Amino acid sequence: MAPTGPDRRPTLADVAARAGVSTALVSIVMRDVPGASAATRERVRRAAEEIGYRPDNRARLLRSSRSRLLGVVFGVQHAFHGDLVSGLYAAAERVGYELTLSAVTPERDELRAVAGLLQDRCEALIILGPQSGTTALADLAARLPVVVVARSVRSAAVDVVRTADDEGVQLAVDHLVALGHRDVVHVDGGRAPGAAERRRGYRDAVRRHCLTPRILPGGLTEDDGAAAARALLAGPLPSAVTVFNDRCALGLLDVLRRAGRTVPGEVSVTGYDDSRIARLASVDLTSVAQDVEQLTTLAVRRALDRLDGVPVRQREQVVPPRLVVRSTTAPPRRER
Amino acid sequence: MAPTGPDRRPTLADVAARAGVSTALVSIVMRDVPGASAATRERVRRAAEEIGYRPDNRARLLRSSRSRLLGVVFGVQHAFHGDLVSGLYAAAERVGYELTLSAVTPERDELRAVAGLLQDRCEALIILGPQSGTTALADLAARLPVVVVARSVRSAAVDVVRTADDEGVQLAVDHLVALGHRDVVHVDGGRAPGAAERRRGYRDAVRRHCLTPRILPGGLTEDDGAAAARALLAGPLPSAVTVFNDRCALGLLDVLRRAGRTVPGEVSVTGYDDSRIARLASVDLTSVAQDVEQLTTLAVRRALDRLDGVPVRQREQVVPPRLVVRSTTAPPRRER
DNA sequence: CGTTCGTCCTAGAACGTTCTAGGGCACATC
DNA sequence: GATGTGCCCTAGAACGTTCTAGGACGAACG
Repeated sequence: MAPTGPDRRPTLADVAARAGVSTALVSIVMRDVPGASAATRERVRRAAEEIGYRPDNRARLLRSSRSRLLGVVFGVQHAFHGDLVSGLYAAAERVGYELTLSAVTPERDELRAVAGLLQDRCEALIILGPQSGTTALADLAARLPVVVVARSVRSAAVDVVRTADDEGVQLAVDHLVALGHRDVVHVDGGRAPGAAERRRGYRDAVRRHCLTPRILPGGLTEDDGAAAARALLAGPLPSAVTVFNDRCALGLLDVLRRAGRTVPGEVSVTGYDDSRIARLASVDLTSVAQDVEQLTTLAVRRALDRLDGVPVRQREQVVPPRLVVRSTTAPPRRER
Repeated sequence: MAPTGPDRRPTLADVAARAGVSTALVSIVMRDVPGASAATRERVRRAAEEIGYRPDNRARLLRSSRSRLLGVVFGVQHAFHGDLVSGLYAAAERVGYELTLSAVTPERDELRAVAGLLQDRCEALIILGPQSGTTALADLAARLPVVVVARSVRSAAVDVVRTADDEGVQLAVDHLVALGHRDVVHVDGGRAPGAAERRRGYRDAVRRHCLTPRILPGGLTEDDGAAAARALLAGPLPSAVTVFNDRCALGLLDVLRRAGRTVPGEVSVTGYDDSRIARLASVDLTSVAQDVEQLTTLAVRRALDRLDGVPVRQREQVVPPRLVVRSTTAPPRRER
């Protein structure tokens, strides 16, 4: 048993004592910066290994003015946020940054999540599809750089990285029209992030093709989609539907099929997000893919640019979406 | 612009200077511990408020020996992990602890996730459904208390909090048999955490009812379920199927219905997890619910008990599951 | 009047790192 | 032989907290 305590975590000083050098030198070796001979480096490494030394992030961050730490706020429910978090980890690692996560849960709101991160010395915040109002985000941005992902924010203070959601739905509509559809309905996402853009994209595309827009209330869950499907079944069926997101599309598909309607036979359906569920062989939903790789890379880069004081040209970076055609869309039936 | 820098984050010293007291006193006020008069308390609070002071977690944790921090490793893809994380936040808060999250992603394995947490001075680790081997977990447990949730581990070193997965499937089988089913097939989860227990529960229950067990390979994704369904369709359909989890059940349901088989008309189906998707009106899947509240509460409590050196009676805590009957199970058709 | 005891407060030392200055020392250069 | 000039290395001061010892002051007690 060590004289200082039963299971005290080993420190730089312990390693230094064992290797017979100063703590500063150990620090140099551990950080892999120049200033130590190969022989000593080896010796220090071995000593550290032997006593199971792990650098203490807290102390490290406390000392160095830059923490190289990015705070990420994400929704624990959102499957798409999971994808984004994955991408962010990779992007952050590439530039030598770490991530601290803070989850938004049904009981833990965004404010709490952000407050947690603020105490952790993050240099910047990346917030995924925030629900907070513009003013709250702007206030936050006065403290530290804030990058919002997958939602647009009307504030000069925060940076935004998002998909061109209007284009996404336009792609879907164009695809459907090219297949021969003339009667395309949109199921809306209400006040969800991105819903307004997608709605606009739908309207523009439909008008461009000289068709009449028709928008049904929807939402972001399967239940919302199911409700929309029931509304749809009440009248004459359109030949195609663009749905706010995949989950909603899934609910809609399910109700349509249970009502005996075939997809894509009687109705073509498109989703949005290209989520794992859309890719499943059994679902195989035509969907609009967001470029996670690019969204996350841009978000991290923008945060760093702000930190480095690089002049930023455009506050909002918009990434083009991509249509992934699968088996829920086909030419309309030759009838009527 | 302040003399010390353009946007330095305010510290205890800044608050102290403004309120005309010592830093120690400010610390006392901020922590809400006795040792300051009401008047000064008020004055310090106001000063802190005015300059927008936020305590620095890093420094705070560095100084105090106990960090009151629990590390949580979770899978960013797993919907159920999301539920558990929510519960953990709540449970930790109740006992005055904070959580630091570390995600496992396709590119970031468990080892990396754990390493990140170890540097963060967590007092204990809570690992959700780990894929790591027993020895790796045991090694880890030599460093600090490790609580594994939702998977059983054959090691005396780590604590386990899990659902009685065998009982869960037994509940499902009993329910089906009570409805009149005599031909119940199980779709397996392979090597996924919990799969072995569920398989065993199925076998036991079926034998108890003097029926013949039949187990089909499955997995944890919708695609696995779809494959199992196709295998099922190749021969005479059983009257009921218990599936490893909800996602797999979903894939199975989809393929069955597309093949024109009605559920629960021709086949009854049960899932496992009672995930959000199972609860959807359009899916409405009979499923086995895990008691998230209790799982997370027990996990946090156990971590704390270990830290406090409370003698622990049973290393493994098993929480009973609950069957949620919905519309995918019904009596078998009166034919044959 | 001297002691004892609270209450409120402060000085200064931790905590485990990194960073800034600089100290030796060998080797090359004048 | 003096002077640079590298390269290794170290002492000691940060970083922003919390914690340990008290100090000052008034009130209560002998």
